[in-house]
Amino acid sequence: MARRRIHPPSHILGTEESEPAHIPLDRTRIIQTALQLLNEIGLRDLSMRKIADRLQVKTASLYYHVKDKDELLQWLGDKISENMIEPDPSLPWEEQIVQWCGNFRKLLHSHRDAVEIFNSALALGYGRLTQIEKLFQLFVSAGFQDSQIPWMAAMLKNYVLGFVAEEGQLVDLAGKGDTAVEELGEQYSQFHRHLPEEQFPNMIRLAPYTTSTDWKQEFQFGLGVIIDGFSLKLSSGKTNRGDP
Amino acid sequence: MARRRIHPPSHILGTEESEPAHIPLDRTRIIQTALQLLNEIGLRDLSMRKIADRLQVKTASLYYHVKDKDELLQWLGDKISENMIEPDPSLPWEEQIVQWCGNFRKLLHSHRDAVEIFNSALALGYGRLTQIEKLFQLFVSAGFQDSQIPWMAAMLKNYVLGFVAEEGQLVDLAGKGDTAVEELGEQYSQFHRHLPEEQFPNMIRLAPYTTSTDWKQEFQFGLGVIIDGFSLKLSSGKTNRGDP
DNA sequence: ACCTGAACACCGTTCAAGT
DNA sequence: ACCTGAACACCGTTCAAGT
Repeated sequence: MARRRIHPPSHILGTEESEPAHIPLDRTRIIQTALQLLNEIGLRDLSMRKIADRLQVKTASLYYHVKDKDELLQWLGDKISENMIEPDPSLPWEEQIVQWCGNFRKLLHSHRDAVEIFNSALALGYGRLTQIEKLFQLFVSAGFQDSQIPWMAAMLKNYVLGFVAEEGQLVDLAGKGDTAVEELGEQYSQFHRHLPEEQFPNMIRLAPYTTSTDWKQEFQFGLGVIIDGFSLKLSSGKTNRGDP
Repeated sequence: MARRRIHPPSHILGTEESEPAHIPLDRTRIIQTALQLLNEIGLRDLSMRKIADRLQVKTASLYYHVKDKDELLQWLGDKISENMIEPDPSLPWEEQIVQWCGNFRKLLHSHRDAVEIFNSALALGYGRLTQIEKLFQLFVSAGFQDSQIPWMAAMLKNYVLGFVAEEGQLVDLAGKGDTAVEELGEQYSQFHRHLPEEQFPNMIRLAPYTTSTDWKQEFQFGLGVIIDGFSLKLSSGKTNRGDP
C-alpha cells in the first residue's frame, strides 16, 4: 500500500491515474464495493468492517452514510433490481410471465446470495418497486381484476425466490462435501433412496425424481401450473365481472 | 444424580428444594431450551451463549453435543416439524392440500422466525422428511405422475414459506414504527399511494389491494390458483399416460 | 461535511485441561 | 463421558473528537 516502488514519482510511470486522492465516500461507491465483495465472499462473511477496508476507510465512516447494515443490504437488493430486464410487452401475457420469471431468476443468479438479500425485507426501494410496477402493468394489460393483481404478483415473486433458494441450498450442500455441480443431484437422490423403508416408502420410490439435474424443466413446470391457474381466474373473472 | 443427600448440610439451610443436581445436557434439553428462547428473543438474538446461559452451562459445553450453530438450527426446524398435523386422508385431494398448507402455515406461526429456520437449509432431518413424505403420499393417492410429484410438493412448500415470510416482514415493519397489528396494512398501502405518479401508476391505483388485512383470503386465493393448475396436470397426465 | 479513535457489548468456535 | 477456562478471531454500532 504505502509501499511505492522506490524509483518513484509515480507520474513518470504513467500510473498516476489512481492517486489516492481520497475520493470521498458516497452511497454509490459503497454499494458498488459491497456488491463486488458480496460476490467474492458471500453474504455470511460480508461485514461492515470488510467493506470499509476495501474502501480504504475506517469502519465508523460508513455510518455517516448508512444507518445500519440492514439498510445497506436493502440498497444492495435495490441496486441488483436495476438490472432486471423487462419482458416484451407485445407478447401474449403468458409468454410475458414466462419471460419475467426467467429474467428474475437470472437476476437472482447474477449476484451471490441475492435471494437472501431479497428475502430479508419487503421491497421498499426504487429499484425493487419499479420491478413490481412492471409486473402489475403486465397483469393489468392482460385484463385481470385489480383486486387480484397484487396477490398474483406476490405469488410469482415468491415462486421464483423459493425456486432459486432451493437451487442455492443444493449448491451449498455440495460445497460442504467434496462433490461439485452435476453429480450432486445424483448424490441427493441417493440420500433419499437410503432412508428407512418403513417410514419413507414414497421418498424412496420417488428418489429418482427428487432432484432434477435439469432445473430448467422443473422451473417451467411450476410456472406452467401457476399460469394455468391464472388463466382460469381470467375467464371466470370475466364472467363474474358484473357481480356486486 | 450421584449425589444422594447425605444426612446433613443442605437441609439445615432449608433451600434444598432445587438442588442443582446438574441434570446432564442432552440434545432434547438443548432443543427445548433453544426453542423457548427463540420465542422470547427471536432468531437474530438467539446465540449459543444465551442458550448455554439458560441451561446453566458454559458455552463451550454445547459444542460437545452439537457440531455448530447451523446444526442446532436444523434440529430446531426438525423439532418444530414434529408438530405438523396431517390432513384427513379420506377427503378429496384438493381439500387435503388446503389442509396441508393451512396446517403448515399454522406450524410456521407456532414459533417465532420459524420461516427463516426452514429456509436456512434443505430438509434433511427426520421431522421435516416425514412431513414431505406425507405430502408425497397425498399426491400419489391422488393419482399424479411420479415424475411430477416432487416438483409439486416443492411448489406447495415454497408457496407457504413465501407467504408466511411476507406476513412476517409486514409484522417486522410494524415493529420498527410505533404502529401495531391491524392498521399496519392500511399504512403500507398509504405508502404505495404516495409514490411518484409518473413511475408508479399501477402501484398507486392498486394500493388499496396491496395488503389485505385479510391474509386468509389471499392465502386461499393463491392456493386455489395452484390447485387449479395441478388439476389440469392430472387430467392431461391421464390422457398422455401411455406416451413413451 | 466528512472522517476517525476508541470503546462497548457482543458473537461462534476451539482446545487443552479438568473431573 | 462430560464439562470448563481461556483464548482466538471476529462482529455491529456509537460517539466525542478531529479536520
